[in-house]
Amino acid sequence: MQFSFELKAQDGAARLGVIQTPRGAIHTPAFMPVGTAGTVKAMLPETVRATGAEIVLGNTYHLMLRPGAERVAKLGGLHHFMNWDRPILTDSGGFQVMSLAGLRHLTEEGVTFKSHIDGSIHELSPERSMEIQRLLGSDIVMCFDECPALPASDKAVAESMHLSMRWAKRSKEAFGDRPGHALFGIQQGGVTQDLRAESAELLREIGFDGYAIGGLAVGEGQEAMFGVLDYAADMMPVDKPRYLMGVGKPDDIVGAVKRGVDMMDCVLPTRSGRTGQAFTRRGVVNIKNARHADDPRPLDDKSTCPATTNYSRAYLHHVYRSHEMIAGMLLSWHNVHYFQQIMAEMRAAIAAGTFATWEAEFHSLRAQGDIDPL
RNA sequence: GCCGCCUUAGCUCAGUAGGUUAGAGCGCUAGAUUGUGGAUCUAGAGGUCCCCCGUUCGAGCCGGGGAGGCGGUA
Repeated sequence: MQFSFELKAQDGAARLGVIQTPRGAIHTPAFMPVGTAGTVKAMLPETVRATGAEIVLGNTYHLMLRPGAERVAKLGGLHHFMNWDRPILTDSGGFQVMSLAGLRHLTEEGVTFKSHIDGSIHELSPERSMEIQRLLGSDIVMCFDECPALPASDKAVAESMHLSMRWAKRSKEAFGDRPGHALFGIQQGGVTQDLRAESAELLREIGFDGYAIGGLAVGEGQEAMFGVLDYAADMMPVDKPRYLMGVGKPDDIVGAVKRGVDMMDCVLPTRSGRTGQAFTRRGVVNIKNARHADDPRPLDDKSTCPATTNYSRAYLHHVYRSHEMIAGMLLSWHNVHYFQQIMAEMRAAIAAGTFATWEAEFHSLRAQGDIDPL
């Protein structure tokens, strides 16, 4: 089976679609839990699946350092290794060029990293990134790009974008022809419309199976990000999936879908879960707060997630404060479930042509805030 | 009974030569977290320096007395 994308319906700019891969379908708009190091942290693969997730992320940078791409390949590939037989999208390592700045040496050829684990020197280039993602067995491969930290000067953003576009071309050549596997290009250009347009045009010339919007949610703020999405999504081919990388909070996700984004990923549901923050339809709940200590109510009485319905706020508060591992497990589960629930609701709303109504209710519920303390 | 050591934030403890508003770690109260370092960062609250008397311009610190704790001993 080939990789394909079919647009099923549209409501305003919001799109309903389905991606077909040999490892299963991905219904869009889709939220992809992040499993950087071969695990969606603190969650079992079957639990991730049960929340409704159809695809997870892996990370080139982290897996190349430990346990090593060649080792994963020898052990049967990432799907088998981590017991997730559905699609996997792997990030190229490009983001770590930014997020681990200080550990890098950047040239036209690629990036030299110093491992944060043991200080050993590693090199990443478009060619090596493609090789690693092939060794991992990734279904959706991301181009090796550079993601500049914002704010940055127009000149710096432009130079970085042009480097990423040259790397995109090399990524495409190195990726080759791999039936059933997809390669996504990554648009850069910061918050500058002309640069975004130029980047999109260069990517279209190369030709990809999907188009990502990179370099957002890196400190520019939601207003600026939505401002970019207002034009950036339309710069991409209509008949290919659009992937907004690294986003976001629930309201970021809803705003992105509204503007025509098909796929997103974010560490927030799991990271926040591990650090005591729960996302609910009435906003954020910080389970660390003392007010939950005697509260026998669930995080959200409308949820169908076992992690939410079977445990009280008081229990979650207790296990978090006691540093018990189950705290991160339950809160991550709750959060991933909530994110997937939003996605399912949005897909249904787009299909029904009621996205605007759904969105109004989404914001209205959040505006109420969390339930009052007992 | 006698001898020694100890008593400073909720806990464990620093506190230099007697000198401005007595500090740290943890804990506590909150906040941040967006292509994940199970990471990290930020802010805040919290004090009868065991008590009393004295010396001194000035005492957590020096002197005397007392209380409490720990250990040793008859």
